[in-house]
Amino acid sequence: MPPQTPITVVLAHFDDLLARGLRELIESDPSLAIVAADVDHRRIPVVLRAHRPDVAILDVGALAKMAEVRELCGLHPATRMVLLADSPSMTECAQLLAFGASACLGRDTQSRDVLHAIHLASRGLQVTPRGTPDQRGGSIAGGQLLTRREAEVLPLLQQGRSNAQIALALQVGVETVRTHARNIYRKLGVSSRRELAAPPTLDPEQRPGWVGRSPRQRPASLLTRPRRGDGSQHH
Amino acid sequence: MPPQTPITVVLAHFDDLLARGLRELIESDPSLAIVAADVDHRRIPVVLRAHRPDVAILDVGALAKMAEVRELCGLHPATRMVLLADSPSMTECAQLLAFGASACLGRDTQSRDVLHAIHLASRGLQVTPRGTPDQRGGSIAGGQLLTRREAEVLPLLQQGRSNAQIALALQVGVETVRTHARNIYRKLGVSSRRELAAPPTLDPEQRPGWVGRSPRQRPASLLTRPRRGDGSQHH
DNA sequence: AGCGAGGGTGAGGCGAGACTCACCCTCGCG
DNA sequence: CGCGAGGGTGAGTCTCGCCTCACCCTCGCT
Repeated sequence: MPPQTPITVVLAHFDDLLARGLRELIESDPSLAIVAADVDHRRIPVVLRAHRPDVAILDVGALAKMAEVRELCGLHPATRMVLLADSPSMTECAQLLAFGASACLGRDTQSRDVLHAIHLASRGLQVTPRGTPDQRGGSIAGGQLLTRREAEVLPLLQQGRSNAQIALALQVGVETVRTHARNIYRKLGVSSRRELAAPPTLDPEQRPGWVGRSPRQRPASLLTRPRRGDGSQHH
Repeated sequence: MPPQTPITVVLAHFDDLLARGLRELIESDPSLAIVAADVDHRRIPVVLRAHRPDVAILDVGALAKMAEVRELCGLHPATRMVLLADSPSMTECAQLLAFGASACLGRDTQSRDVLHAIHLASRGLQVTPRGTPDQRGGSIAGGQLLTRREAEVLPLLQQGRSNAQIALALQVGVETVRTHARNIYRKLGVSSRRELAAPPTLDPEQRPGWVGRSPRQRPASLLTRPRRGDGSQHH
């Protein structure tokens, strides 16, 4: 038994060469212990349930829809999710973190930075890559990616703004906002602004506080609805 | 000294995680010997000249223009070039092989297949990935990629067909063919149909046969010009 | 019953890129 | 000199995606 209990890691399936590098990298750190490797994406839920690892390293490209991250994080609040994407954009990373992920790294990340990210993630900190100019919404899973306008609407939806508020802010009609919102929901695999932010956390005996109680009691920052007069100061 | 002289390999610079996997993979094969690794793309010519390796593994994404492969193959006919691309299309692979490369593999290639490809390449054989539907000409270096129509024109240019012949074959005007040809030349970094096929091979004391002799003696399949009445049967 | 959110469909404008062709030039070759 | 190849520019047409808006419906809440 090692001096300190090592950080347990589950490694999803990656391209063979990349997986080789990842495995060898993680094995080179004695404080990390791989409990499962090359896990097929469909078996991820099973493996997480069986091993309850501290950290899971997942492939964004294998996700059918982005919201899968949200489900996984909700079902396994004790496991920190480290996501590897091809060349993630800022909105993509931001959304994945909003869905509950702990880190979102590109495939071009230096290997030592990957190790650091795993350690930070295991302690609950979040890691994002250095700012990508965000050329096109996101190179995201499922082939779908957000357009420029949708990337503008997304954060406003996350903040719980009403369609009318967003329409005002962007100087377009409410119908246009509703169209953008529909497309965003479809592309990300959710069906409401609420699902854009916090994971549901179906396990009541995890995570502190408000969870599982009356839903109208949540911290205002994650809000279900602004309840009149919130961020903007229209008195 | 090993029982058989090992195959010497030069490894270009790759993303850290991928490079780790590649290096570890090649080192696991006792018949392969890495003589240089993580070589910056600009230093490739120098390193090839210094070590004259049997095989060089290069990153297609690092190429400024596709025709660089042609120059390298011409300057180093004794070194077999194995190219790693992100997800190469068929026309892309075909063109790289036409430029003199020995193998064109995707980043998702199984590691054992990479080893096999290195061995085959070292003995002069060519390797291409299994057929990709070729959705959009090529995910090629330099950001430029061929359009569907250009991908149709390219093989005809390689065969040395005249603009008029190509126009006839594609049922368009000669001016259109000339436009496509211009764009192809620009995108691939060459300036004539001749440069689309065989590398120049500036080293006269390499490669079997016709090399360095009177250029009109080459095997007709690689031809410099069709010399009237070649592939097509216009009597 | 009214209101906001969400889902489906479609229509018009607009810009980007692909495709086509045209006209201009130079160069090398027979 | 004519001819083909190559290089530059521009101009039409077409398609496609994005953006915008509109109208239809259901559902849940007050």
